[in-house]
Amino acid sequence: MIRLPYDFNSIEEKWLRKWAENKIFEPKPSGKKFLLTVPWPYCNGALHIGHGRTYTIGDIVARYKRMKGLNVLYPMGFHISGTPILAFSKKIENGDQATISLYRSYLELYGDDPSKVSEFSVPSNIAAYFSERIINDFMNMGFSIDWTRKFTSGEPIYNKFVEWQFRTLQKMKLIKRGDYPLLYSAEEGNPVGEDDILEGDTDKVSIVQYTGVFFYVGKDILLASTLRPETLDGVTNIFLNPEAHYCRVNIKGQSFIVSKRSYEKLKYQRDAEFVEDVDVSDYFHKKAKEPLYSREIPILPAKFVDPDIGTGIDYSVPAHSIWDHVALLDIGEKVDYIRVIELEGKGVDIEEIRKKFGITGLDDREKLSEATKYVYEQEYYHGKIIKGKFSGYNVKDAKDKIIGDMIEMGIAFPVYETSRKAETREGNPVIVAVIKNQWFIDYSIEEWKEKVRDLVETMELRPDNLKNQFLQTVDWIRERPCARRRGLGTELPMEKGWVIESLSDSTIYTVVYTIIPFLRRMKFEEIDDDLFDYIFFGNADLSGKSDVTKREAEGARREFLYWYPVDLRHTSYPHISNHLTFYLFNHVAIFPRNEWPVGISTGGMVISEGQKMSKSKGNVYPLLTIKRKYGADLFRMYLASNADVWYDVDWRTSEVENYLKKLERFYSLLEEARSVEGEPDERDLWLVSRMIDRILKSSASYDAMKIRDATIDLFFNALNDIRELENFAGKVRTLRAVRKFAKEWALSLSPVMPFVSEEIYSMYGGKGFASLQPYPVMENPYKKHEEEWNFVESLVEDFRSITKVSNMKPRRLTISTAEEWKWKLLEESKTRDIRSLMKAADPEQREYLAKLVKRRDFPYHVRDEDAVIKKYADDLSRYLNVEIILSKEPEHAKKSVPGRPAIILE
RNA sequence: GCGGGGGUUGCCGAGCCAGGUUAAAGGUACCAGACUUAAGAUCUGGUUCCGUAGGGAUUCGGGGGUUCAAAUCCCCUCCCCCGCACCA
Repeated sequence: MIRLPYDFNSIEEKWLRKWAENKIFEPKPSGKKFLLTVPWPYCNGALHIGHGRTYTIGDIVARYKRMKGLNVLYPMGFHISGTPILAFSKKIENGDQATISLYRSYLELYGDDPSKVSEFSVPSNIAAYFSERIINDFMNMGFSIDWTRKFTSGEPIYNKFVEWQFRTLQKMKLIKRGDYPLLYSAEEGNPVGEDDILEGDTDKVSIVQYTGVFFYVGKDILLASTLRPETLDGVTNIFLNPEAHYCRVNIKGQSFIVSKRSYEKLKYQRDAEFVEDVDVSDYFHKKAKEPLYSREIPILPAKFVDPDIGTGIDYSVPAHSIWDHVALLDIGEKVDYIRVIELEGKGVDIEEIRKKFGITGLDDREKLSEATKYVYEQEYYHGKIIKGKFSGYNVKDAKDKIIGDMIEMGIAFPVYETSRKAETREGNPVIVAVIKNQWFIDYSIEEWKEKVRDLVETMELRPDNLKNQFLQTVDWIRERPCARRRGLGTELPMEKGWVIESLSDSTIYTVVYTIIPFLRRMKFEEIDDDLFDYIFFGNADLSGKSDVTKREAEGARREFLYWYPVDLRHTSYPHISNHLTFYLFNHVAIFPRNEWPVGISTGGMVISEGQKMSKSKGNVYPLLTIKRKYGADLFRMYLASNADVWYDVDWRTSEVENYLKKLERFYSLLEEARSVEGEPDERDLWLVSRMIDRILKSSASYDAMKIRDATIDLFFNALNDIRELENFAGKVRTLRAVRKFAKEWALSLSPVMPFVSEEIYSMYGGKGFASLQPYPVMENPYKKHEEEWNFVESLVEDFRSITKVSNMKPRRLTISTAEEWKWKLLEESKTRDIRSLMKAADPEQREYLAKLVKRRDFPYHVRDEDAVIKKYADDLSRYLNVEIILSKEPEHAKKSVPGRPAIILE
């Protein structure tokens, strides 16, 4: 009869049912609490193994803390704010085949009718469908989540909460408005994010600020754009592209000349009014006045000037720009080079650079770019200005001042450009637009930052370097736009037509977990700012509200005070510089000090088959499939043991398969051990000793979130020890020893593998749920046996290494332990000066003493080695397949030392 | 560039903070053997080099230093990954 030893499917189903029936993960407020949160999932698709990691780590911690006697709340909600869901539903509505087939595959995965995909043209249906599936996925993974507290970022109660939050921030003057440059699509009429840009995730697009400098030609201003305004003193001429189209535009009453393409973009940055096209050739015989000293400089043609970058007009500084230099050579024009920047007393010789990079003409675009970068880096980081108002400054320090100065003088304004040419996924160009009256949360306020720094200093952060990363982020964080024109979420309470941006609406939402059941029982229309003020600050008057609302408000306040603050927030490291930092800022601003976050930990990502997950590589595995194929315990165990929490995990199917075998062995071993008769042999108690130590040690590992260490030791190393005993002492003796710690062993692994642990725990007659048992603590009365075994083990190792080199199959093993005088000298060497011992010693003793000096910490724990050898003689004899002889012959003992008897093979 | 993290024995990956017990955990792969009709699974031994006695030599990106002793501490250098925002 073939019996499946380990049917994880039925085991998991059984315990899922029992946990749910007994509602064991729905804590009531009593005792010492532990609130653990992990960011809510964004529900626009099926979860894959990458998503599973953070929640798994969170759950392992939750389960461990629970076993340590804390009242653990591990809640979860769903994030639906922002644009992706909206974008997907729109694509489905528009019949986009790729999206439709993707969503059909999701439906199929979950066993639903793929033709239902058309329902996803309504965004809320996507959110509703996937949030339901995710609950199911999470339950299947064994996450000990309290689902009674779930909510979404799109539901009306939550909207009220976020409105309250924003009005509170506004009262504190932390919200302001201003103009702000954003990546934008003119054709689509929207700002665009990374996901909207073609290859935006792999080749990032950022906003670059050029300086548009005014050069006067009669009444017109040639608007030349530059990344190096510090070189303006060295301008020798203007370059226009003779083949490009230029036009005259009116900006605030001034007449500017820019390229036609530049105008198309510029009008999204400032009020620019098209006047007329101009003929570029009209300018080549004219002179322009540069704005600093009104020097007259020539306007020259150059084809390298790209009308689609900046303003399409370049002011030429040939002493510092390789492009300008080569362009002048190209058209054979001679001008007097003016050096503005020096490097350690001398300048960069631009002609030398040209030769060094082997540039022959304007067609060597790659070399030109390379040389430009080289010159720029040299001059920016090491250069000193030697001309003009800022003479004497380092370029690095002066650059921003120079820009500010020019803008103040009215001879320049910023012109924004994308860092590379980019288009949206729909094929439209990406430009930079200045959005007027954008709403911001002003994270730049210094007093606010200071409070956050103070908090960071006192928090429990893992890994340790998180502290530096946060402090760094706090330093550079500035105003953050907090509202967009489109997307799902909460409407900005201050102004219609804006939706609160999806990271800004999720900064203090963790507090809602503590009160949501109460909010749901209130009269919805009575939920207002006063109510939240009452719950969180206890300082609002609720006398006008109904009894039910008042009563629930009291309950909400009680639970808020009980559960908050969040003891640990765990998420992946990409959140450090955004979400987690906002999380800290907003808590600090809104809540009193004792409700501020206590701890944060960050974890790594998941890569798959050695590579980043991507659909094209075919290495994206849905969580559900993994669960069906391998079971949740295996998934969790793999994630826990493959990498430390803060490093990336590599999911490799071939390894996963091997882990499954190990898990099966673990299970069948414990199952067999249950029914074996008899007490453990005294000789085998070392295994019990090691196991007890492992379990004790694992507690410290879990505490430090060294989950991997705990798992490897408790699982792999333990299994290896058991196998060793099995080889040495046979199956029955091994099972007897295993039975001694089976229940505790299962419990110690319960945070990582909760299902199989429950099963084993109950199999061994455990009462209640393994998930709710205290983490095992055991006395170790068997330390002596372990030390004896270590001695035997090293004996076996020596035997092996000798048989290996000597290449023989010995029939007899003669063992001779160290002579008494060696032990005595060893003892004496601990208290007496080695030198005096040496003097008194004979040659043989000297030799031995020299060895002692070399190895100060002689590893011996067993004093009566003969007795131990006698005790294990039968085992050894069988195991090594030799006759064991314990010798007292002085000849044999020669090589022996305490802890390491001499052995002779024959 | 700034900030963070890395480069370890075939591969993945511990160790490094608290230097010696480390040829260096664990996993995986590979080789040989046991079992088996066979394969798989399982188990045993091995996988830097030398060695017919438990030993020795060389090794932890590269170079230098501190020390009786360095993968571990210090300095220099090369290379890789991540974040630098409006994106969830």
